[in-house]
Amino acid sequence: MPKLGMEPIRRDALVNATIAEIGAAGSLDVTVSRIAKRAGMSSALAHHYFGGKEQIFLAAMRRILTDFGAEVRAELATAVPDQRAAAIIRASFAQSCFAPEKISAWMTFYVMAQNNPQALRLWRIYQRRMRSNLSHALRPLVADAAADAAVLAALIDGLYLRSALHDPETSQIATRQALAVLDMLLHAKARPVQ
Amino acid sequence: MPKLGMEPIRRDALVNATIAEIGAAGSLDVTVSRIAKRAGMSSALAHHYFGGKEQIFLAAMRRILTDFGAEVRAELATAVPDQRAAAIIRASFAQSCFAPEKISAWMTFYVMAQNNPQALRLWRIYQRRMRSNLSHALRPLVADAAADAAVLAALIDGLYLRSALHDPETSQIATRQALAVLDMLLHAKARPVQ
Amino acid sequence: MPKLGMEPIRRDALVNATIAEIGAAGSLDVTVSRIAKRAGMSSALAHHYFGGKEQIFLAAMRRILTDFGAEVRAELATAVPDQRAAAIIRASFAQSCFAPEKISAWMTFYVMAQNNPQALRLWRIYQRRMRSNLSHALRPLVADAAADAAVLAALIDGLYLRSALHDPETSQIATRQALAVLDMLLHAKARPVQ
Amino acid sequence: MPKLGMEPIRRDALVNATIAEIGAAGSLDVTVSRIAKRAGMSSALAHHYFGGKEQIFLAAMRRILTDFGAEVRAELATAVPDQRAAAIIRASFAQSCFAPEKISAWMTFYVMAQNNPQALRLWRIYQRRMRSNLSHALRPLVADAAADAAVLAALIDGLYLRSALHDPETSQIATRQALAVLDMLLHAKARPVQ
DNA sequence: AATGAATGAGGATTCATTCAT
DNA sequence: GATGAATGAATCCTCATTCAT
Repeated sequence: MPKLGMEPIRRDALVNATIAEIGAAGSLDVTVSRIAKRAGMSSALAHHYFGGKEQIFLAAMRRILTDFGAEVRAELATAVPDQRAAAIIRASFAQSCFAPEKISAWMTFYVMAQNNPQALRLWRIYQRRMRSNLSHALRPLVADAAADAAVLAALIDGLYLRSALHDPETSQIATRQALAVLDMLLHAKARPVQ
Repeated sequence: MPKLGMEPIRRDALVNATIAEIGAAGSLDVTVSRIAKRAGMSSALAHHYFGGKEQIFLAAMRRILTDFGAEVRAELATAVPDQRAAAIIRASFAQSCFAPEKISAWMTFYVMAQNNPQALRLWRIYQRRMRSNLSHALRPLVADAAADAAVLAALIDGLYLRSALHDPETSQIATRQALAVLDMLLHAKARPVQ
Repeated sequence: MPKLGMEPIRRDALVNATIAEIGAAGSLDVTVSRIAKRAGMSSALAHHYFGGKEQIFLAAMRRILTDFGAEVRAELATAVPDQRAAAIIRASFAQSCFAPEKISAWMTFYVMAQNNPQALRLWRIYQRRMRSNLSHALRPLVADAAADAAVLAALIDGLYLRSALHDPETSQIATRQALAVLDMLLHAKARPVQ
Repeated sequence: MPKLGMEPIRRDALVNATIAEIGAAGSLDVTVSRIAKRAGMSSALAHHYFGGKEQIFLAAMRRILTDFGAEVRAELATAVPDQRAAAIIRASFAQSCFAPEKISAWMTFYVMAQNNPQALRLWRIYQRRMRSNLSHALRPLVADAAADAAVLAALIDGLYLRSALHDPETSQIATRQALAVLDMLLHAKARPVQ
């Protein structure tokens, strides 16, 4: 039997290794060689599969985003209708999001998005999905769901940033803060948002 | 006696050049040589005055933070007491903050803070000042000024991040969104924040 | 499958080139680039195989020491028992030892041994072997072979130093001087050495 | 009063600082700036007085040699005639010779002498003086004073080298070994040296 | 006399990437 | 599919040295 279907396995190993190495290094200052070695292959093969370092990192980021999306969907699946927005917030500040490698990846991602169109596109997709999820969740409960979703999404990002730079413990505080604002939005009668 | 007092002039030129080059490159992927050349001197002199690339960037970031602090103070000076929080928000989303070089610098700064203690310290100082300013402004108006300040500060960062990655035009929207949340905080009667 | 087994070939070429370049320059003030170029490869490859300049030099010194050891063994193999010490002396002042590159390498080696633990270890190994060889050779002939070996070893180093700084011609004189002291040691009846 | 006669003072300070820095660094890898700073002046002034780094080091070496010469003369002055050679040996292994900065300076000196004519000349002067002193001391006591002086001088250098690379404690052993060889030379009846 | 200012030149090292096998 | 081999290009940093004042 020839080695069939090695490609997906290799790509997978590379993505995992990338995330792990970013975590270990605290930034994208990781050599392709290290990543490849951790993934158990030569750096040449890594290039063969991905074409270049940026593509490897992008694939890793795609995975992080996908995983996060799955977590959100899982939370959403079990949430009662009027707790759906809260569920999204909880997922956003879950421990898994504050793993050092995730934090470093996110920061790197933001920098990259300044220059790399693919990274920017990826970020926009994440944004849209986030807003869409929140919008859906808020639709039955508030007057202008889209506007409130935008605010909450931004707040989540901002709180994440802070929690990431302080110690991860503060993620619980961040959760409470975001939930409080959510609560406020839900009970505000008339708001001049946007 | 030799030529005297060049140091502050050179440091200044270097800081300016650094910010400009970061803007042009979109990241910290700028050589010390380029920065020095733009500042009209040799890279050796740049090293002489700052000791290394990171120190140069840190000095640039310090300048950005200082300038921002001055803008905030200026806005604060002319604001009527119960508009002080709004003034801070407006300063945060002023056009000057969305200059491409500022955005790139901020993103780089966040990445750097993951690993560089000096950068982290600098960021914490910025944070504290921001929160302190907001807290002062809110003290007479709300029950728990510290908590609301934390939320607003995070929201500002989050909105900035988004605006930065969308086109800067959205800064106006960001301003309105932040002001709306501020308004809400001011009129909320009882909130379970924190 | 890739080209294989280049490593030993490259390392070898690099070691040869290092010795040659040191000879040409008269000291270790040789760039890795020059060495690599002489060895027919890029400096990057040199670093790849050795890790750094010091390691390259250490490898070169190891080779010099190994070659010298081989010469000593060869002389020893053909010497009649009571001429073994003389054989070692002759090997020590052989023309091959006074090649300019060898001399420069030795001098550099001594300096390096002041600071570099690996170099110091290497030197100690050389020392021990030298003394051990002399000791063995003298054992049947003198009362305190170890002491006399130490004296002879030091004398050899000292005479080498001088010959190296005068012109290499003096190596013959050095040989005679060392043999004379050897002779004296062999005929001394009672000595208060050590 | 203008600053009169600063030159000798400055030169002196520089020479002291050079020796001290070499000791601290373990080699000649010392910047002129550091030396100058330790001597309490600018590096520009150091260049002004000496012309360049090599000259500074040469001056330092000259001082080391001069000091050593003085020590030898002092020992010689108090020694009874037939102990003069022993006195020279003792001076050569005095503690002052094994100060780390002296050792490092000597090693560096040997390397330098490979390429630098001035250094070589200086070394030759040291050699000649050493041999001359020993020769004088041995003249009344042995048949071929010049030959024995050469052997002793070489032995001293060789033993110094070893002691320097082992710990300085061994200087006492070195002294005894050299004295033993001296003793042997003094009592040997017929020797075929040279 | 003395120095801050300034630099040219260089040098070790790193790494993404390519290629022959 | 897979990799050891190989490198070009870049970058930070260092330092002896010069010069205007």
